[in-house]
This record gives sequence, C-alpha cells and structure tokens, in this order.
Amino acid sequence: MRIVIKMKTTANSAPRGASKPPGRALLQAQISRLGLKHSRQRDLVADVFFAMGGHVSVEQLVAAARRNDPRVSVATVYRTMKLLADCGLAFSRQFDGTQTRYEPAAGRPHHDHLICTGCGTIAEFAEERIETLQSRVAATHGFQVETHKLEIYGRCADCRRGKGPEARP
Amino acid sequence: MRIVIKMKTTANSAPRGASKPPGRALLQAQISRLGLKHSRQRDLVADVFFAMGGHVSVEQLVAAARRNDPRVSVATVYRTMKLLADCGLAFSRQFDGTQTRYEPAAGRPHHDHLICTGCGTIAEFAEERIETLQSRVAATHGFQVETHKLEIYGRCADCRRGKGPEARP
DNA sequence: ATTTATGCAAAGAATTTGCATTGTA
DNA sequence: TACAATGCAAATTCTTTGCATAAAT
Repeated sequence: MRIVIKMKTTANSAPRGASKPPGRALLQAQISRLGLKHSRQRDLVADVFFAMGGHVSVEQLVAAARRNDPRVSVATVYRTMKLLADCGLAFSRQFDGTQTRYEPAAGRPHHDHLICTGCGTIAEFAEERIETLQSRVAATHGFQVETHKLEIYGRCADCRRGKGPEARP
Repeated sequence: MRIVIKMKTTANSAPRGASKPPGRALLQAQISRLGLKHSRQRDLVADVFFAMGGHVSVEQLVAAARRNDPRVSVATVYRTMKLLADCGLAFSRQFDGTQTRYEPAAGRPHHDHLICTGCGTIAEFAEERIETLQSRVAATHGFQVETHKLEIYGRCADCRRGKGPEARP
C-alpha cells in the first residue's frame, strides 16, 4: 500500500520577511548547550522546517531549503533534522515505512494520527482514554511505557464523498 | 472450495514431528485460485514462515529456508512473502522502520504490539475498548477506518529487573 | 509447448559516512 | 588557529526488477 502524503496545512516555506523564527532560537540554545557551532544552513533548515507545519519529508525540506539557498546538501538536511530530533525539537515518524517524516515537537501536546489512504492527508487527534488504556495494557504485561505509536488508516470525509483517489501525488 | 494438500515425502521442514503444514495448503489454494504455478520453494518458504511463529524478518526467513535448501534466493523469499501478504495470509509490519517483518494472518484475531526497547521482544495484546475508541475518534473526524497500527514501546519485565539491554537481535 | 517461477546480479530508494574544504568561534 | 560543519560522492541497507534459464501445467 503506497501512501501519498499530502499536506493539508499547505504552509509556504518562504521565509516571511521580518517574522521571528522561534524554532531557530530553540535550536540555537541546544547548539550552545552542546558546544556545537552555529551555521547558516542550520538556521535555514530550522526555519524552513518550523514554517512548514508538520509531517514533512526530508525531500520536501531539501526542496524548501534550496529555494533559499540552492547549494544546501541533502546530507546537511539529514544531519540537521537528526540534531533537531536528538534535541527533542522534532519527532521523526515513518507513516509509510519508506520515508521518514518530521514534525515539530516544541511544546506541542502529544497526539496521534489519522491518515487518509486516498489523498494522504494526515490529521491529528488526542484521546486521553486511549492513552490510559495503553498504560493499563502495558502494566498488565509488565511493560514500562516509553513511547507509543497509534496510526489509524482510512478514508477521509472528502475522499469518501465521491472523490475517488484523486491524482495529485 | 476444494483444498488439495500435496505432501512431499522429501525434506520435511516442519519441526513438529508429523504435523501437516496448514499454511502451505492455504497458499496452495490461493495459487490455484489465481492461476499461478506451484513451486517447491514457495512451499518451503511458506512452511518455514508458518513454523516460525511471527514477527520474522526476511533475513530470518532466508536463513531458515536455506537450512533446507541453500539455493533459495532472497528475491524468491521477497516475492513469496509479498504473495502471502497479497493473499491475506500474512501481515507485513515495520516496527523499526527499516526491516519489514511478517506474521501469519490465517484465522488469527486482531491484535496490537508491545515492543521491548531493551531486548526487542514483541508481545501481542488485544484491547477491545481501544478499538472502540479508535473507531469513535475516526468517526468524529469523518474517517472510515480501514486499518490501524498501535505499537507500545517500553521495557519489558525482564529488562526492567536488572538485566541490562542484552544482545538478542 | 506455453507460461510462470527462479536465481543472479544490477538497479532503486532512503539514509549514512569518509574526507577534503569551508566556515565559525 | 583550532575544530566543527558542509558538500560531494561513495558506501550501506533493504527491497525490487530485468533477463536468461529452469520448472510446472
């Protein structure tokens, strides 16, 4: 089953003129803390990432970053995203098993995902009772929960009402 | 529907003394239904797969199959597992995002997974109330559920009581 | 005899890594 | 000036595929 992910929150990655980049500041803090060095492309990748909203692939990040600086390498994007993930500023997800996707983690509450198998739209939801039941199940098995992943695949409202799997990968 | 079980008296891969291979028969039925051709290595892969229990990687399947016939190719194992999955006889899972793992689907009830981040042990569980809540959440968002994936990661009882992350891939 | 399956190796796709060079502090 | 970061290409890992040959119906 190949899932084509389409961003519903079609965020434009273009750097808004004078808008402040909060994600960049968070990354900068981690960089200082770890004794690493600041760099132009790390800022760029962070800006682009936090501007895009969520569930973005590395491919999308590279494309977006290159709109600002055509010479950023995929390696740098991979390295920067890994840094962000290691710092707890981004979560990495693999919805379809092939590409890794990232979403901002800064101060966002926990949530799980609904993924449309028709158009690839990803919706988020939080259900406290499910979390509770998960902990209970884990306890029953003697497990201490660290993380969990809950993904519900199905057809979204739009795709159900007539619109067949539209051609827009 | 008539199911023809052809038992070869040659190399028997089943560990259980004289037990017959039900999985092989199921595969054979699908092969006939689809107008495909029977083959020795498909039987072998099916036998090995259904004998291994579940959550097996292709790598493990290849190794197990080659104990019976050293010349089975990875390509054939991949192709056979994909056939089994397409026929509904196996589920493919990607717990870690890298390797695909398979588990038998024949007549087994739905379940989700608890995965130990220490030793890699995978336990199964079923919690009806979680399923119910999932459907409800999906309905709220206008989704029609097709499948879902729930994985709880944590430390199993064994790993929690002192035993450090032992090497048991 | 016809058509499918296999095996091998090459091809792909996603991600990582070695290393010379550039950039930062 | 040191040392980390970048870019590029080669290397890795998992999986798929093209093609000649073997096997099944």
